[in-house]
Amino acid sequence: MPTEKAAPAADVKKKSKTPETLRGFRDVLADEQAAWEKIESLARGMTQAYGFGRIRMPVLEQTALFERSVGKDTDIVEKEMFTFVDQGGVKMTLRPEGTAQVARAYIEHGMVNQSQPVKLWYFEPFFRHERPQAGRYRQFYQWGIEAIGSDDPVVDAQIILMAQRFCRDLGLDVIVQINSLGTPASRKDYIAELVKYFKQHKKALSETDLKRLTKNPLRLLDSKEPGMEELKANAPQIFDYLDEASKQHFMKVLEYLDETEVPYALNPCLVRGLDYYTKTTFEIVLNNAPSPELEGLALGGGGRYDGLIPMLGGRENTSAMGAAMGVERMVLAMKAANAMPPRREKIDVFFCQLGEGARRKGLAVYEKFREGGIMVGEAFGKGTLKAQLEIADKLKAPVAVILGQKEVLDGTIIIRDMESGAQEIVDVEKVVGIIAKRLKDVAEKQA
RNA sequence: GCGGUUAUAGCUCAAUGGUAGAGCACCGGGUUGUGGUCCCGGCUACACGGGUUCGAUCCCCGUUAAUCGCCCCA
Repeated sequence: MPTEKAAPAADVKKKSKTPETLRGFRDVLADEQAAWEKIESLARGMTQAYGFGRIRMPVLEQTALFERSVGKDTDIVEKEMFTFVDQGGVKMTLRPEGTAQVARAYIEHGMVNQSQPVKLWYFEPFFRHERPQAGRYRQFYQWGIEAIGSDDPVVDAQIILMAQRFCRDLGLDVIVQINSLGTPASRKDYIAELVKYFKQHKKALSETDLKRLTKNPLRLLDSKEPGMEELKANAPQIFDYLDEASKQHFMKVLEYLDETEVPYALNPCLVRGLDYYTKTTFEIVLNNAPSPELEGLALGGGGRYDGLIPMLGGRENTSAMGAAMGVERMVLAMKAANAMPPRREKIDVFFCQLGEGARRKGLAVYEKFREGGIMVGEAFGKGTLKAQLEIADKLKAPVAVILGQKEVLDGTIIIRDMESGAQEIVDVEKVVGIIAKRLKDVAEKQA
């Protein structure tokens, strides 16, 4: 390739810079793994109990899927999607959320023929090209649950209950903020009234609020601009504009939540940005946050989306309800609340070896331990006994076994109690059995 | 996309217009096969690019990134 320049000598001398993670993308390191695993296993257990089946979906979808479902005028679609055209000229998007995808899968695989509602869950990464902040990344994981094919308010309550219990079981103090958006028709009436109301007070509105007035009037209710409190308090309430069916539905949901003692707060200002939401909408919010900047942090949210399936070409009148929890945010909240599970790296035994012969034999002995179900630590890469015992100490191993040249010749191995320093020499063939028995005895004594 | 703050070792932080130190961590040693304490040694950094200057890690500008707030959202 004639265009390629040979690297100048200076560049070779200069240490080349290691490429770093992209902005908003991150590595999850060992210190967070226990929390992630706890979240994942809790998600698995809870979905299993409630009869949800797992779905794994592709990371890329046709861009149109999100334009049609999330809404062309939403921020997500307008400026936050990673969209590109591949070599074959197909316009595709890194999925910004899961509900539209699940709805697509429901239609595509004819799940309408299964018993309804079809309950699905996922635990996967999503992508939004946003400015990173605390608990906000460009790649983020969501645990999502969706129940498609039922308009019964009990489904709403169950989904909300699951989300709330999930956070509670993680050791987080949360409260459910809840509201109803009604049907598209009643919502339209309400928005018209809202716009009318705020137009009368146009002079009092800030620049961003004026923008909201034309673009997304519902968000005016969420405005944190100074002086808005009073205006908001006197604004028309969405509840007064709900149609009778939506009102009944909402009352039922609240009754079920009362019954199951799910802590909630009515929040008439709670409006969710995506186009497909109808009726029930909710957020799981941190309560009594351990640090002030986390107060009110939304760990997750969701709602009913009766319009989505038809919107994507599915059968008319297919109702659905779902929720999504932000995994990074839950980990963040767990850290702040001191609810991080302990790292479990407890080992039963630490294996030390000395000399080439012992190292060779040690590999086999080590396997015997592992096959015997005993958690063994090792540092085969270390040569000296001192270094190995140091590591054993650091790992808080209660017992070390030491295999040296002498022991290899004798067919023995040393068992060292790390606490007392007492040592005994045993037959190397029997050591696994001996240790296993001691562990069992200790476990029984504790029980 | 907009605004504020910040950028020195793996981590937490110092100092300085004349090219940098500590603590922790890591590696090695305190003779020949024994950890937790102690002692000694070693490794590793001025985000990047310009400008001012005899000289910049320090001052100025830009870029990038982190962080906080706005927007929005998980």
